[in-house]
Amino acid sequence: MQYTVEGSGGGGVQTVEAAVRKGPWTMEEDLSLVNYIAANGEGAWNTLARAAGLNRTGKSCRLRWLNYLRPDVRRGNITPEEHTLIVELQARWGNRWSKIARYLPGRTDNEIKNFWRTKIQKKHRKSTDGIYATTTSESIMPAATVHQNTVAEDQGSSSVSGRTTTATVAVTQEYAIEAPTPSGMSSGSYLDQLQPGYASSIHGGQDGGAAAAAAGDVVVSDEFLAASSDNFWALEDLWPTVQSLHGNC
DNA sequence: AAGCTCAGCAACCGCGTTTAA
DNA sequence: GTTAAACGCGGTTGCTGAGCT
Repeated sequence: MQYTVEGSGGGGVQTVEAAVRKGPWTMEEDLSLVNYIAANGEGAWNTLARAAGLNRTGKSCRLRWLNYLRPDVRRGNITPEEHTLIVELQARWGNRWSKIARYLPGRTDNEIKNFWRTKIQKKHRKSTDGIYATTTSESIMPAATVHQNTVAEDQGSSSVSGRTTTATVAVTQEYAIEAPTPSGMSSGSYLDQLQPGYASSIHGGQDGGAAAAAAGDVVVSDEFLAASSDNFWALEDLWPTVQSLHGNC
């Protein structure tokens, strides 16, 4: 029996001997992935997927790892400080979620993107009902209100593909006014102090995690595991197993 | 209590970029 | 220099649970 599956990257279709799984991940799959990465490290996702015995695409494995399984992923509500930061960085860079995520260690681009769409953008949409009929951030505001510094900030970044939605800038500038700001600090000065890995200053001193996130390392602390207890199956269900197997972390 | 609506989020898809052969 | 594969990113979809009628 043969199935057609999506080829990664450049597209195309190939025939393989078994169907590639899609949809929600099972705990067994998670464990296999975490276990494999703990032993061999991440990267080469297609190879990894096969080697780990996962019937998933490399793409899917990478996404699962980055957005959910990585031990330094923070879960739980977005704090007011993070809210402020997201609003300001979105105003500065547009929908460059991965870039924004680098300034919020532990938060993923997907999480920030979802937060933006469900909380901030929707709020704005409500306030502009009857003015703009469209629903996407790209088309809400007239392009004439775009701030020049958005372009300037993007120069020198690795991939300015033209997808950046400059039209969203004006929306978020408006929201920056509403967003909560850490006490005793104007939003401008607050932003100016930030750099990737800064989060230890606003996340209760999880220096190790923030530094590790900035460095790309994986650190699992008891505190982190405790904070992760709101997962479908908690990460602490997975990591102790992995740690006992590999004696690391 | 049942049905409906909506919000939140995990995961998929398509496309651009990078890398290796 | 070319091409294909792999990677990374942003947009979108669809499922699930909570709240409402």
